[in-house]
Amino acid sequence: MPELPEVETIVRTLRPALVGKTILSADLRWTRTLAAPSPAAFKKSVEGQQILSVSRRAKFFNLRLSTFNLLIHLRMSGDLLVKEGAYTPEKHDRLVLTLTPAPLPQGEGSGVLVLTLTPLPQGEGSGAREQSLIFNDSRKFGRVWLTADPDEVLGKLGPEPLEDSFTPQMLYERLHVRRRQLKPLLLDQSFIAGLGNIYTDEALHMARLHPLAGSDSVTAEQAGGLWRAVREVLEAGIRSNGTSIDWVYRGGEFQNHLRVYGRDGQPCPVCATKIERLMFGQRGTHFCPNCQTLEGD
DNA sequence: CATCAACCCTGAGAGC
DNA sequence: TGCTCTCAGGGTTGAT
Repeated sequence: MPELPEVETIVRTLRPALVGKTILSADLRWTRTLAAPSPAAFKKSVEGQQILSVSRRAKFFNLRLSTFNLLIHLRMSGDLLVKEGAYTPEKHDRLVLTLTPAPLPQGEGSGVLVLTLTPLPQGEGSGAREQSLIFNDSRKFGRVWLTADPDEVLGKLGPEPLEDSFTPQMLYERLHVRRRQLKPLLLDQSFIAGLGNIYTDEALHMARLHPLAGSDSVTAEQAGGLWRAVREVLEAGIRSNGTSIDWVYRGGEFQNHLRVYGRDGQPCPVCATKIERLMFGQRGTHFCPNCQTLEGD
């Protein structure tokens, strides 16, 4: 499911449920889900950590903890969800973090004494309601990192396209530093961070640029159009809570606004020419052969 | 550098 | 119903 708008949607949904909670225990149900550190070190380090903030960098979740950062990438089929009550295993659950509603009393190891004056929320029975943060991932491509230095994982990412620091001039210059085809270049997370197959095809159509055009052939004016298209497509995707195309991700509705992705054989919304689809690099690419020409108009 | 194939995995849908 | 084949919102690695 994961492109920038889908990850952003999940971050906004989970943030209020997670911030302030403390991780009581970790259940790693598929070892290779954990990229680093070792399972034993992970369990030891993550237990007792409080979740201070929940944010996004490109397609990564970043949970800032008391002394570590928990980074999560959903890759192709991952999902993150919070469930109330006692955990019951579901198919494809790979990592389960049990959460407490408040910091653990007497922080062991940290030497921090926590005094809780507010009573715990009323739950069923004696204690507060238990919660679990669940990473579910059928294809097992998703990865989790626990690190003191998030730059070890995020350091090579390119600019964040929705931030003010990402400008048309920056895009133009970066396009001309390298000589590559536009489609694979936009998918390269060290060039721009957050675009995936859907939003790249949509942005190129909006900017009227051919997916195979050389990056160094793009004029300053075209780069400005691409800059605008990237931001418009990502912002529209976020407003729609992402794109729901198959069983992997549900809840978004941007699939109803797609111009080219998955629409091969159907008319281009601009000129009614049939949308074409071609494969390269194992990725389907959708474009309008009339609107998006290689030589410019 | 740029390009490409192989690989990591499971499941859905099409065609037979 | 069941088999085979292709494809999937991603990214890394190693060869050329």
